[in-house]
Amino acid sequence: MRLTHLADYAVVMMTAAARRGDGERLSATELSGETGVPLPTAQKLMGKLASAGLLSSARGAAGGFALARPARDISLADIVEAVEGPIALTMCSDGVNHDCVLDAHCRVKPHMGIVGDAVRGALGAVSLQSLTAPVRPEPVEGMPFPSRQNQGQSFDRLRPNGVGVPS
Amino acid sequence: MRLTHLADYAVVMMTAAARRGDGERLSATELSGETGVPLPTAQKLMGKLASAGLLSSARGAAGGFALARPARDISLADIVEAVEGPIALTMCSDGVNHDCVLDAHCRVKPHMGIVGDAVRGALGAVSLQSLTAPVRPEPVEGMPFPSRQNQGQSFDRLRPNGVGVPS
DNA sequence: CCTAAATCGGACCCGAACGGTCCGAATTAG
DNA sequence: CTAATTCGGACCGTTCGGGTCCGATTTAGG
Repeated sequence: MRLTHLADYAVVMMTAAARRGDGERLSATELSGETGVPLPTAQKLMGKLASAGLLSSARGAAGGFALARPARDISLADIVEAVEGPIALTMCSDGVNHDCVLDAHCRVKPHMGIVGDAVRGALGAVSLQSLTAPVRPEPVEGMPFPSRQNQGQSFDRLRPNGVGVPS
Repeated sequence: MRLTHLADYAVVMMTAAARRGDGERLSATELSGETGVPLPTAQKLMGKLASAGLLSSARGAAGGFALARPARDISLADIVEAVEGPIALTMCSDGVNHDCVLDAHCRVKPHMGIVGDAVRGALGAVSLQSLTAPVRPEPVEGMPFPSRQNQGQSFDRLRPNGVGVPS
């Protein structure tokens, strides 16, 4: 339940790009030097992001990349799905790859679709705009950084309704 | 952004166990035959779940496993964390493994903690009790199975506040 | 009390996908 | 027209997940 390194790098790079001007065009080399992501990996990632429609690429001597949309209209879910495919908890519910061993008597599949939508909503609710903010003064609402390193405790009723992601 | 096969298997097996009686004790072999999970994998998973405190193990001839708590007090987050470690989107924010390459000038790290809490809340809001329900008559509320196979579209403002997971 | 069956628990091995690197093709400034 | 700088795709190594096996432990039955 954690996103891959590539997705993490993509988020960092997109954030760095969003911190620049809106239509400003900047190269993969520049972003690599600024974020610390290895250059070839950065190129690969920006290629994927461009083919996904999040970045507009321009080739040539003074080419480079730029955000295809305003930072407010790009969400974390967009970036994650662009890099590591559709967000579906189980491969039973992603449209392809119907080679699940359980298959026949699996009474959980329909519920997984709902949970996947919930996670996607949680990631879709946070935009690049909110990520560019340098630091958040008040955490969220009396819940600074809860529940780390408890390996198997209960999280039930942690948040009865909704998750409370900042807009 | 998808959980591993082991976590998926664990959810299926826990659901199958919850569909039985509360204190009923049942062996790994039985659960394997019922769910379709390979037996050795089932043993391994149940061992992990037992050491995490979700199952109570009893060795011996008539031994087996049983739910350590009522199905209502076990959430998806519990199972996932028991199998594949703490739920943290980036390894920057899981307490250990501080070997991130970006490290120094990473302005995204604090936000990731919040997003991780959001995902954890989404998974913690759904309990085993709700997964044992055979089928849900009405999907959620006018949102049956939205947004599949759109590779890079916008998910912004998908759900303005909260995610709407059934209790 | 002893035997035997069935179980849990840990150690080993294989495979696939992620992650990283490289080089070629295309395009535009000079 | 030349050349510099860039994007785009193809290749390979490595780590982690996934599967299998065998030994240690415990309890029911004789």
